[in-house]
Amino acid sequence: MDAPNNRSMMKCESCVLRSLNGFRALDAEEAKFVSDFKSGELTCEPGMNLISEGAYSPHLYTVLDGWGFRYKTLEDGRRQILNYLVPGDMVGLQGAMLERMDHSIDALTPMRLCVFERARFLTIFEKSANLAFDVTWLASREERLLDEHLLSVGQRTALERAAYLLAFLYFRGLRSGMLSAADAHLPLNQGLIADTLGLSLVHTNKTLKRLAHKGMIAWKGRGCNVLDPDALASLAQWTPPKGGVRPLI
Amino acid sequence: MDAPNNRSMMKCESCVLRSLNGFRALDAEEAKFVSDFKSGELTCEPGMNLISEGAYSPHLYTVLDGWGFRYKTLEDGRRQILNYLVPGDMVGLQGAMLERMDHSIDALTPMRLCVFERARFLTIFEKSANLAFDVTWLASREERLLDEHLLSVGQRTALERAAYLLAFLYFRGLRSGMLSAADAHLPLNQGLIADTLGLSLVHTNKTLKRLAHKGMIAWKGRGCNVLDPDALASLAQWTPPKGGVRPLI
DNA sequence: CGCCTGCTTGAACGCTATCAAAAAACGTGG
DNA sequence: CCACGTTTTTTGATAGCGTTCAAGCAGGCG
Repeated sequence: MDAPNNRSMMKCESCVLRSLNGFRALDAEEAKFVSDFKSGELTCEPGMNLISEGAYSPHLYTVLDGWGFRYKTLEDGRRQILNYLVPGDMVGLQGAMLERMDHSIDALTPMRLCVFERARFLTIFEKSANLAFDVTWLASREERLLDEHLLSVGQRTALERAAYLLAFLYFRGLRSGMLSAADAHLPLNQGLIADTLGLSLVHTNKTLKRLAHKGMIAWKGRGCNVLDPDALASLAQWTPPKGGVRPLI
Repeated sequence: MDAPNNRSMMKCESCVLRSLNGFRALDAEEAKFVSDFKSGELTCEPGMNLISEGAYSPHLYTVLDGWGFRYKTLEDGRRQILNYLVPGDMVGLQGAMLERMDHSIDALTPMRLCVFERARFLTIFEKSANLAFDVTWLASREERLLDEHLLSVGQRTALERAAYLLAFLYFRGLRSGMLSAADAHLPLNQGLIADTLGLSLVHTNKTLKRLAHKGMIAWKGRGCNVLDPDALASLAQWTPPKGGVRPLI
C-alpha cells in the first residue's frame, strides 16, 4: 500500500481539483506536460507517514484530497508541527531541491495524492517557464505561511495563537474545498494543536475551552467546529490573505 | 542614498562573492544574463529600512556584503525577527512572486546589495532553466531555515533557543565570509536576539549570561563573540547543515 | 559633561508546564 | 447491544520559567 497505484488515475486536464475556484488554468501544452509528469496516484490512511525526516524521497506529491501535516522533531522527541497540507499543496519540494527531507509528513485524514518522479522534476524547468514559475510561487507562498506561524509562536499569547491557528485553518480549508461555511469542521485533536502552538497539551485544552466559552469554536468529537472565524482572526490581530489565482501542478 | 548607484558597479563574472567557497559557477551565457539583469548596486547604513511590510517593491536584491534581517510585526507593535541576511542571500523574492511584501527588511550593519528589476524578473524563467532552478533552490532553502526556527521557538527552552540561534548565525557567517573562526563576532544587540527568540529583553539578557558563564560565548560591546559553536549546537540538539555548493544569483 | 542607547540586576507576579487522576469518547470483539 | 481496552479530553493542584516593573550601571557620542 506504500506504492502508487494507477487504478483511479486520470488526466490532469480533467482534474477535479482544477475546477475548484482560484486555480490557474493551464494551456494545452502545459496540461500535457503535467500529465506526462504524473506517474501515479497514492491514497493513504490517517496517521500514515508519507515522508520521514532525513530520508531521500524519490517522489514529489500534490495533494488532491484530505488533510496532512508537516513536522520536525528534536532528538529527545519534542515535536513541532510546521504547517498543514490541503488539496493543491505541493509536497516534498524541499527534498527535490536540497537532496534530503528535513521534515516529516503525516496524513491527518484519508488522503489522495498525485505522484511525481523526482528524477524527472528538473525537466519542468527546461520545458515550461510558466510551470517553473508556478513551482517557485508555491515555494514562496509556503515561506510566507511559515513567516506567519513564526510570528504567531514567537509573539502571540496562548489565546491569540490558538485563535490565529483556527482562523488560518478555516480559511485554508475553505479555499481548498475541504470546508464550507456550513460545515467548518477541522479534523484536529488537541495534541496536534498543542504541538503546533508550542504549548502543553493541558494548557492547550484550557485555552481552547476559553475560545469555546467565547462562542468562537465548538469542540466536536475529535476536532472542532469554527463558529466565528472573523472573531478569531480579529482576536489574533490577523487578516486572512485575499485569495487571487494560484497555481496547481 | 535610497537609489541604486552605479559607481562601484561591476560585472557579475568577476563578482568577488562568487570566488567565495561554495557558490556554483555560472557558464558564460548565464553570467551574461545575470549581468544584464543587474540594474545597479545599493549601499545602506545600519538601521536603514530596505523593504517595508505591505509595500509593492519594484526591486529584488542579492546581498553582497553586510548583515540584515527580516521581520514581521503585529498591529500592537510586537516584532518577530524571521531570519538574518548574509552575502549570497536573495531578498524580496516573496514580493516578486506574491505581489506584496509581507515582511520588512532592515540593515543590521552597513550593507551592499545587487539590485534587480522586478519587472524583468520573469525573464529568468524564460531564458535559463538553470537560473530558474537556482531561484527555486534559494526559496526552498529559506523555507528550511524557517522550519528550523519554528521548531526552535516552538519547542526549545530559552537556553536552547539562544544556543541554537548563536550557533546558527556562527555557521551562517562562516559560510558567507562574514565571520572567521578567529573573528567570530556577531553584530547583534540583545533586543534583536530577544525578538528573534520570542523572549523578553530581560530574560534574554539573563539567558545570554548563562551561556557566557558556560564559556560558550562572550558578550563584547554591541554584539557577541562565539567561542564554542559546537557546544552551542550540541546544547540545542542541533547539527549544522553540511554545506554543498549553492547558487548565487 | 550630559544625554542616549544598550546592558545588567533584583523582586514580584503570572502564564504556562508538569503531575496526577478522572471522565468521556471511540473502537473492537464478543 | 454490551463489555472492555485505548485514546482523547477534562479538571485541579502545585511548581517553575519567563514577564513585567523598576532601578542602576556602562559606554559612546556630541
